[in-house]
Amino acid sequence: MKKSSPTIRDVAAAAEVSVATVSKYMNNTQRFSAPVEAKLKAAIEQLGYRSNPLARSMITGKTRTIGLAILDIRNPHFTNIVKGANRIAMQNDYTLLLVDTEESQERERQLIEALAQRVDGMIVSSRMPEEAIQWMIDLNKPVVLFGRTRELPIPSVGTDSHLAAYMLARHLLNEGHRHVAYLGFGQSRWNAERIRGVTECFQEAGLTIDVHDAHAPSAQAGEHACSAIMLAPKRPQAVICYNDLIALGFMKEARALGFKLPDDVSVVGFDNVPYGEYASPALTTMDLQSERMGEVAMQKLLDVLAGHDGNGEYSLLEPRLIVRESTRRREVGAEPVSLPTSKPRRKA
Amino acid sequence: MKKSSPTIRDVAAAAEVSVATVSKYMNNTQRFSAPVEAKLKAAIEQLGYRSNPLARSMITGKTRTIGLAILDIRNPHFTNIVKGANRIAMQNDYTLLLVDTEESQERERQLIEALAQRVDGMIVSSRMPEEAIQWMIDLNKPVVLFGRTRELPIPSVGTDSHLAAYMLARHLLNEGHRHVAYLGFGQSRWNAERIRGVTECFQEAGLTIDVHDAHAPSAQAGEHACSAIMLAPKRPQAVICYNDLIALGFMKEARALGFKLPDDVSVVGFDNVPYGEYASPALTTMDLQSERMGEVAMQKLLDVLAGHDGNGEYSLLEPRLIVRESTRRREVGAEPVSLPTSKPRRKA
DNA sequence: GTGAAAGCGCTAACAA
DNA sequence: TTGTTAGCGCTTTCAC
Repeated sequence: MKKSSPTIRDVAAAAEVSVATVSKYMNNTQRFSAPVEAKLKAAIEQLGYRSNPLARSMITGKTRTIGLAILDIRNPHFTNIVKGANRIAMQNDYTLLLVDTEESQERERQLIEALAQRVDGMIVSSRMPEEAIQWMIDLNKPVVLFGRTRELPIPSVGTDSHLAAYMLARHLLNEGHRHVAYLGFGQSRWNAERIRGVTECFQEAGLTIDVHDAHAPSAQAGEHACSAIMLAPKRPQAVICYNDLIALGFMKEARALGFKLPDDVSVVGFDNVPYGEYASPALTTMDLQSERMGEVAMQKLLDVLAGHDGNGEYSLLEPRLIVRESTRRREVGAEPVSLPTSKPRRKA
Repeated sequence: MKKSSPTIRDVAAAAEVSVATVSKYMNNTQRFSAPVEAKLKAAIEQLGYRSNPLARSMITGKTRTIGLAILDIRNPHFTNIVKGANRIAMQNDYTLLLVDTEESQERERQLIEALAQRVDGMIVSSRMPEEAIQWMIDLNKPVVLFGRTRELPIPSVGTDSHLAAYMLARHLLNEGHRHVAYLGFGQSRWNAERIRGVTECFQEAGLTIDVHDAHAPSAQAGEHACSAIMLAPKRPQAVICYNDLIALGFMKEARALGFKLPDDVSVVGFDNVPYGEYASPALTTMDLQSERMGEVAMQKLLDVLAGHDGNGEYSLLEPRLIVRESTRRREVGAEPVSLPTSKPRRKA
């Protein structure tokens, strides 16, 4: 029942040794004579002493803490990253501190700058364009980024978005889809690559795709964008969404508009978030290895911190197609794409 | 291009003033003469000085940081709490630090103890029984808990689980369900109240319920538990799940077993997680105001920190029923509950 | 194996 | 308005 926590001096007094001795004992940096060790142990136990990490950090300059900045804690893609990063951090006796920048660029910089002062290194997921990111280097803290940088020498990790998009497009092509739309999210650093992957694949087949943009990487935005795509004169046979959240929202609204999924329209996404599996129809998606991304980023950062440099600048993970039920094989060229296969009706 | 960050002394030297002056300038605790202010501003700008929050905290004893411990960052219920807590924290110029205890009680205590030393106060979501929670008080930091404590004087917030369960049961009753199962999660501090709420409501109608237990509060666990309930001799007309995640998993597996939802079985959950809305059929659920819980908890903690005591010990939020499509009205007593209404068939 | 002393970067009286 | 001084709780030489 103490008012405030005991300090190292209280322990030293109680154990009748010097503070230096206590410090060494706490840090296991030396061996002790039996009597001293016994007294130390007793005093610490009895006082309930726990050393103050702030004071410790002031001297050592290390906090054994890593900062992770993500764009939206509600997006399962990011929580998977957190899980992965956290696992590696714990294994190495580091604590992970999280901030949610809430897709806001002003907040982003401010929060990251504040966090950077309390940690040994940072992992950040950002929407800022590369040109606007120099300040991160000036933070004087090791940083690992999600998404490759071209100019700036910042280590980073990501999953091959171009390849992922190409694979997904190929799958749709194989299933017989010819008229495909891409519903992207322009502010993402991955969006351009995904468009490129899809476009290339379709170009090889002599086809083009329609590109649309959602106003956010969220289910709501997917709902919002749906009608303009599905009710347009040339309705697509399949739509590739920037991520699973958008896809989920899109599917919900498409159903509300009276379309049958996947018969009337196939929908796919990226990320392989857990809830895609529980939707109906279960969502076909590209697994981008979110959790592994977190692991790799953390390991990279820890390596830098330990001085083991030379572990490359950019780590690229391999995507994997997860086929579920949200796409349907089509007879090539069999139907006029502008007519629904079943009569849409508005829901109550 | 400095090796290590400039200190307050560097600024003092550059601006030709004392460190105390710099400190006061940084903290806006005083007015300055124009020339001094100008020199200060210039020096700080030129050196890129940012004060070290660790050193500051050592003296003030405050970190302007709040720790939040949650059980699983993958559960949208908790991410909603985080969102709410974060909003209030930011409004009050506090930083929120998050740890994910991953549903592990050993980790829980260890992580929370570590975090407690770096923050001004803690908000914690725990599976520990009340008896095992005394140590949190000994942390010497203000704590707010989710879930009421009976003995310990710890401020807490929660949503009325008993009422929520009662309401949900009443709704099912009104729809004509007579044979209902509850699929709970025994380790949760809310579980007992939910059982009580459901049981009471059905007792009033002269009915009883079957109680089952999932091994985790996750979709996987819901899938896992499904067959034992749905393939038993007395199949329920409706099942109330401990949370939406379990409900989502249950629905997926039920469908895989060949049941039609909600015709063959109605399913409901608690929490109102975002993905319930995007499932099909969309999940009927009790909104427990997760986000508001986070807000209230943070506000409570901030109040304690500010010395505004007396804001009650336990804040109870009101639940709200969200009716969607996962339940179906039944003809009372019309059908023998032991036979499926449509013939189950195994899916490929 | 143990202790004395010098700070880490900063704030908070108190003087000037 | 500005400066001096004494630490916050701890680690780290460097003597003993």
